[in-house]
Amino acid sequence: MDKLLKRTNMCGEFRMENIGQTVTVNGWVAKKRNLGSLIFADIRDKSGIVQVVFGDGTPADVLEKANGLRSEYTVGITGVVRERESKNKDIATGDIEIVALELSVYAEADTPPIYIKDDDNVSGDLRLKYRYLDLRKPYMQNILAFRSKYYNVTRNFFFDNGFTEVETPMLGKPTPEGARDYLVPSRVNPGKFYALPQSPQIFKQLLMLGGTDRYFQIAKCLRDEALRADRQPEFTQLDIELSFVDQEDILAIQEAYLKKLFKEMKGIDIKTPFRRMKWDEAMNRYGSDKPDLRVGFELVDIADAVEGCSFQVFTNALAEGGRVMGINMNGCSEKFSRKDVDKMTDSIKSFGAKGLVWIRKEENEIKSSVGKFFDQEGLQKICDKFDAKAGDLILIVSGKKEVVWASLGFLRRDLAGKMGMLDPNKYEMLWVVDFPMFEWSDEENRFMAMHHPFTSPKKEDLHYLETGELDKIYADAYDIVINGYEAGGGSIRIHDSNLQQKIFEVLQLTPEDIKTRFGFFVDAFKYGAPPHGGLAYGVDRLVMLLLGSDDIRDVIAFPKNQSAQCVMSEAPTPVSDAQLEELSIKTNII
RNA sequence: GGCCCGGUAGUUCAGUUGGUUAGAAUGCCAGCCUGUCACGCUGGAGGUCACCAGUUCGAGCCUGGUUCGGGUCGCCA
Repeated sequence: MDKLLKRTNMCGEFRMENIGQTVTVNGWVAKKRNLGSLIFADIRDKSGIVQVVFGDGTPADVLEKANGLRSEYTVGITGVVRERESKNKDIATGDIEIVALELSVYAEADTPPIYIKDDDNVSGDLRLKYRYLDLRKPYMQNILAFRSKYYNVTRNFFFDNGFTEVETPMLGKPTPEGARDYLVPSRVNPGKFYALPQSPQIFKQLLMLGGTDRYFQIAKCLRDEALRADRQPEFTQLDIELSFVDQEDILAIQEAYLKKLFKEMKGIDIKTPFRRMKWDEAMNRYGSDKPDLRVGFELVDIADAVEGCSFQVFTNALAEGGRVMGINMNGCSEKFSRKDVDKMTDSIKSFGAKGLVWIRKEENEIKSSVGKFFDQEGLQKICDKFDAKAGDLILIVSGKKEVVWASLGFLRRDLAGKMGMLDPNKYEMLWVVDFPMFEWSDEENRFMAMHHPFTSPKKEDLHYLETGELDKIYADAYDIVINGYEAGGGSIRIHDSNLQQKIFEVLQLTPEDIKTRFGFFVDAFKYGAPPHGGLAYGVDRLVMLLLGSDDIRDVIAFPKNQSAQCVMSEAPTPVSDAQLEELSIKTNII
């Protein structure tokens, strides 16, 4: 190997004031342009790119050596900074170049299997397989630096506000219910298993019982669930818990945190306090518990306008306790063709919708897919519900309320996105509050905790516990929603063991269940529990949001693919029989 | 687990109604070139058309299955 030339500057930091200096850079050959006896090479490190010129002052042997440079060779170059004859406005260092005097080649490189530039247009699979090459892109290095800064801003904020950062265990107790655990066999306890944490929930509450008062942690969480574009099997939470507080205290400090975060990360001033909306209102107006408030297109219930109509799909839906609701895509009639509407119909079928009714309001006529069932007067009555004007397109879905909400909630945001109405530089913050405490599970044939069973029901709803009207009970639970993303969520916790006992009972947990699963936790509340509550942010999603990315893999250095595999290392893999035997495990894979 | 989309050169893609030797761009290699910055010019190499089976005189193209990748619904207390 050639000798190491000690770096004096990072590639991306050269400016006019460096002219005349003798400098040394280290990095990768990003590009070589050979003009014969004059060679240009772009040298890249994590800070950016600088142009090095060989020739016109470069010793002959160095020029000869530069001729052998290829993409992604690692090199050290010493030379003199000078002003360029013709400047390149596209790069930060475009005013200058380095005239090479000395060249060390540290390592040669095969032709890389992916292009190493930001607009590479390479499939995600290859990028993950050669992640170490992918990470060389300035774009990726910027993301790593951005995320690092996020951690720094976050730690500073919470430390300054009296929070203690505490690490909770990675090896915990398996939880039979809910999301699937990653299990870890214990060699020294044959036949027994730990679970990797899905969240530090139990431990952070125990920290409150332990007197920590204000805790935060940037915690790795793991769930063996199906993946999505915004979901990874291992992800990071910013986990927060406070004692002797109510919901107002928690929301206030989170608003202060997010305000500081957006200011320092984006230079954006966001207004506090944030808007608030009850869960019921969010569902009825936007069809979603995480509405994107950058656009309107609110849902409108048109039951009274179609009552008794001859279109049986509507009347049946109402008779079965469902909804007939729609959205008015104001002025969009011409933007969406009949074919577009057909595509919309297909897209909402995945939510269980049977169909989509459209109404186009024109100057002198109202057209509709259900024109056979309504005269102009009837259609006008529906249009009035939407304050429809000429050029408006109304989309109506009927059926079970969950289906109607999901379908219209999807359409309003999807169509707004297609029309370019979702400004990525605009941030609409929203607290969704007063979530239902329970939701019915058809699968389990019982009520389940919507958030988790340690969430505090609203005081004024407690009497419904006695009457068994569980669907009328709301909780002191809240989500922070930013541009239609659930950035975080939390709740006030139950700190009264009698109430906790009652909640377990209505969730139909037997005393044995409670004891084996939460025994130590329930016991802890016997010894003086502070009122407490908290919140957890999805750090990966939050960083995505701040960056304007829509792929969670962008913000994780070494992500898994959709099958939860690492395509680089090929994890997970089978293990040897000897290893299994040592762990007292048998598999039944054939 | 369901549904949808995709797999062709190192990479990104095109490939007509099933018909001769599967193309383009870029990258790579070689030669020429002193102001390039998507350098240019000339030439060259590079293919198990994901895999298996079927239909056919003939399959990159049609059919069935498998597999891999992506998106999505269920799921994610």
